[in-house]
Amino acid sequence: MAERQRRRPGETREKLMGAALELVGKGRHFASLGIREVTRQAGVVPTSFYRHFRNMDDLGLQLVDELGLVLRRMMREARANVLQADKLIEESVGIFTAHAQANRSFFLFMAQGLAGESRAVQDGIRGEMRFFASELANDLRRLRLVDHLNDGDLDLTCDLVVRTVAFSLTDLLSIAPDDDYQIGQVRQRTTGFLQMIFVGAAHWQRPEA
Amino acid sequence: MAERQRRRPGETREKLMGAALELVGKGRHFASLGIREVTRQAGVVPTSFYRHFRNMDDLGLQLVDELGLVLRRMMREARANVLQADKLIEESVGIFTAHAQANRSFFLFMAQGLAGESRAVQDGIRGEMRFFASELANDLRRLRLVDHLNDGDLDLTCDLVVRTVAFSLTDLLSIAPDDDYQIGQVRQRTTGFLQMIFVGAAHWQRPEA
DNA sequence: TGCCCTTGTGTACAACTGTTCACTAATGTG
DNA sequence: CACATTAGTGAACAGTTGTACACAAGGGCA
Repeated sequence: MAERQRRRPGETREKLMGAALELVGKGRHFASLGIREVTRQAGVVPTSFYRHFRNMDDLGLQLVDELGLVLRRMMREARANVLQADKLIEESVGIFTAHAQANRSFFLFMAQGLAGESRAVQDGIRGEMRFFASELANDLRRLRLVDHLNDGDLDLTCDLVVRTVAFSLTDLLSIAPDDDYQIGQVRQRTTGFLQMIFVGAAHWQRPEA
Repeated sequence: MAERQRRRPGETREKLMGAALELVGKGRHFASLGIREVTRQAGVVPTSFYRHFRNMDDLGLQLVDELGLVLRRMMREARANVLQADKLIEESVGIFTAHAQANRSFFLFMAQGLAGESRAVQDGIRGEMRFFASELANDLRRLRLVDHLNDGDLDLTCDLVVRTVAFSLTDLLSIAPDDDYQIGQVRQRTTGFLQMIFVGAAHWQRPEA
């Protein structure tokens, strides 16, 4: 029998999730991945898969959890670096695109999952987006930038912002990772979208009943 | 040998495309469909597939073409029914949700394809969205609703509108087709998004150089 | 020390996959 | 009418798939 590999606990699990992400990063769609394919990529025997996941959907769900961590890191960095309201949008978009580049596979997985075939993964990603939007709402309140909006309208605004950014993801991920010119284009366009949304929010008045 | 089925020309081709759509409509992801699976669903022998398509990507591309027709029908109806600028947004969103319901599988396919695994399909759908946005820009110009926007800013606005509506698609398609309450919610929220965007566009002024 | 539990391995199997091939029925063209 | 083209069929292939099973190595705990 081949030498059993010494592994620290949980290593194979990480390898399997990483392998799935790698395949996604190579252009494959998560829904089309198979157990054997993933274990092969991870350098592990197919049976090992079942020690950690019940099926591919299960693995997808656990990836969503990790995705949550990535998003939280991103938010923390944004909060630390975006101090004055002045260049708020530009800087936020910059941080976002930087993270999207650095964690390309993760964000690819997220973009795929939004219309994916596992309902659970879909809901998980939607949940992450909701959380993101509510955090954004908190920040805007704290910066006193939206005092004229009631909670419902602020929620609407933040939801729209998050959706717009998420959609930009599909633009960003469909271009080569090193095509700086096009990345700049996407960043600029996304900034324009957000500016327009915030202009709308600034002039928003509750539609009379 | 089994009785050869009499078919009108192109019928099998349509059946295969329809079968793929049916499977997508049942919750499967297009990227995970196989040739045998599709032919089985279509009630056709696997070899027949190759008479009409080179592979699944090819079938996907041809579906994108048909998707274009669906979108154009929708635009025509919108143009015919949305006459005064008054309830423009509400009515347009209504028409959109109605078409999304009526052609559920088609729009599911579209939502999946945006982050799908075939680059060609992805580009095709993107192209349809661009076309849609440019038509929208024409209409807004014709209705003289955006005289203060230059072409670039109008394009930005329309792009944002189309993206927002496309994203709403994923909301719409993730709820049961007969859940009228939730459909109403999505429609209302989408209307809110668009109103906010148009408020932004109305108060937009060219960012000084 | 002995024992259980978790994790990784190898083998096995039936089912399914994409694709090729040779054959045949119908259709259109001269 | 003859003939070329198109479109559907069935059998066959080698390779891959998900999953089950029995077994073994190592770690933690009494």
